[in-house]
Amino acid sequence: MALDQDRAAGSLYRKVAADLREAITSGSFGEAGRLPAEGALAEQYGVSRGTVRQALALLRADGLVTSRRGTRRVVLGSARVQSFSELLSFTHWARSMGEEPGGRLESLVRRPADAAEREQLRLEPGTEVYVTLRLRTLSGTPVMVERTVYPPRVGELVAQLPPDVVSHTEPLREHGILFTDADHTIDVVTASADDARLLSCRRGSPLLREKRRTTDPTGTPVEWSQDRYLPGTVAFSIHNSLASSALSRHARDED
Amino acid sequence: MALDQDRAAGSLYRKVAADLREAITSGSFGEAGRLPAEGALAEQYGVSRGTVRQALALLRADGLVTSRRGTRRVVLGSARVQSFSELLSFTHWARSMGEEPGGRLESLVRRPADAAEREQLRLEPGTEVYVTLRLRTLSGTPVMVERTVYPPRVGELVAQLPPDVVSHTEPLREHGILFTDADHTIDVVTASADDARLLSCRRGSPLLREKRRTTDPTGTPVEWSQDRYLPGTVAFSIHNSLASSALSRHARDED
DNA sequence: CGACGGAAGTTGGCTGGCCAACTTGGCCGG
DNA sequence: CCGGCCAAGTTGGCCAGCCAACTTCCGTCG
Repeated sequence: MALDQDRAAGSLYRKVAADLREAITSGSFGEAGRLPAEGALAEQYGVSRGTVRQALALLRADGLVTSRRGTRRVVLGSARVQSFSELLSFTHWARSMGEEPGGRLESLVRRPADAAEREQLRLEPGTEVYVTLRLRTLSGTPVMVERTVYPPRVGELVAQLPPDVVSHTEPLREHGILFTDADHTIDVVTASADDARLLSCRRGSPLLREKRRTTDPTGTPVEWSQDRYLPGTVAFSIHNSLASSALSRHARDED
Repeated sequence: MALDQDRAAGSLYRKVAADLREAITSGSFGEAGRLPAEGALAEQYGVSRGTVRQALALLRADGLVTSRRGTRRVVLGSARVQSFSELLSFTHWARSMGEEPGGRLESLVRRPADAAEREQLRLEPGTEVYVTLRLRTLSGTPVMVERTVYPPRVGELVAQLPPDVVSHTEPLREHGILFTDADHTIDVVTASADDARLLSCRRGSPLLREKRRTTDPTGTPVEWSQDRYLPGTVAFSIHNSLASSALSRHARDED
């Protein structure tokens, strides 16, 4: 079996991984079945065993397969959204669920960074930051309030975007601002007066909060954000194993 | 520089990773400094470049360093708890924070699995499961209610444990029950009457919920659990990058 | 019939080497 | 003085091979 066209960008092992991912998801190896041996896959794809192992490491990190020395790999689950871009971008996430994302800029101010902001964005004292407050909607209904602090270099670009632009990350990428690494913290807070007004809930009612600090490949912080979701609209899901872990966000439907 | 003693179990690349992790955390390369080249590290540790790359992949997944083709790696953050075991075991997590974990078994019943439980634990209709309800404490104060469903093979062992045993996962491991992969879902729920009584909060007050399904290396589910935390006691933190992601749990202190 | 032992199969780990893609910084020319 | 080009340095990716550790299964022996 050959690797057709360009099922995944660039590297060979990504193509192999994509192909295997699809095979697993479509049930080619059975529900809890076993994968072919690494050597067999290597021959099948016409690549070295090392390349196959790189591909399998990706699937392992996504929780699709287990692996244990001595036995063939076992299919664990199937079909997981690609985690990173979906977690980072509200817009991307919403679209992948078939919902129509919306956003309304409530305020955008420019002011000196306070101590906490300087710490998070690694800025010199006196540096000015851009602070946005946005209400995010899913097919018209408000679900989230987003407070984001940008360093000057990024904020200047954000300030020039039209106020009704849906996605922020996409236009930023075109200006050379790359989002590659993020730290997230998830907890519960109570709604402030502003939150309550925007989300149409009672003041003090619980909200699911995600704090996020994003950096580019050089380690420079590009964003510090605090998102507050109405309960029942989202849940965060993570797979982890002794080897690695992967995160995604999804809508709440089941219980 | 040689790799002293047994800083990490088994494999060479883990030892190198552990050593580098410590060096980064102790600030040997500066706050946002750059790491030595892979080749230099390989020579330093007396291993091949491939092994160094395996080690660096671990640090990358933990969000300690970035990497980009063409330039040296950059130190991103520092000091992250080892995610998997800490997320899985309340006991392990509590101890790593210097708190004294406690637990009290409220109830343990054996009954036929319902449809949802059969689905999660992949059981045949009519199979019996063991269901536990435990109150978890941190240095004496209640923080979490844990409802766990075990398949028969595991439940039989759990039922034989003394009711005041602190850790469940440790004795299970000694009986050959291995926890290697887990899927987590995090959201917000309101406290039931039971929750409220055990956690000394009002009924209907918000709780941070973590649902968890754990499997062993063969893909067999060994546990399905639902933990409900009092707000302000924990937060979940995740690092993710274009390459991979890592998860941990930590106490809430800052804001 | 059951327990034990060994062989075959499989993954984990490590080496050494090679080339491509990319970044950075310095040199040189306009 | 600025801009572009070029070379060195660095990471990404791939290959071929080797051995160790572990699991599974089958055949043999008691």
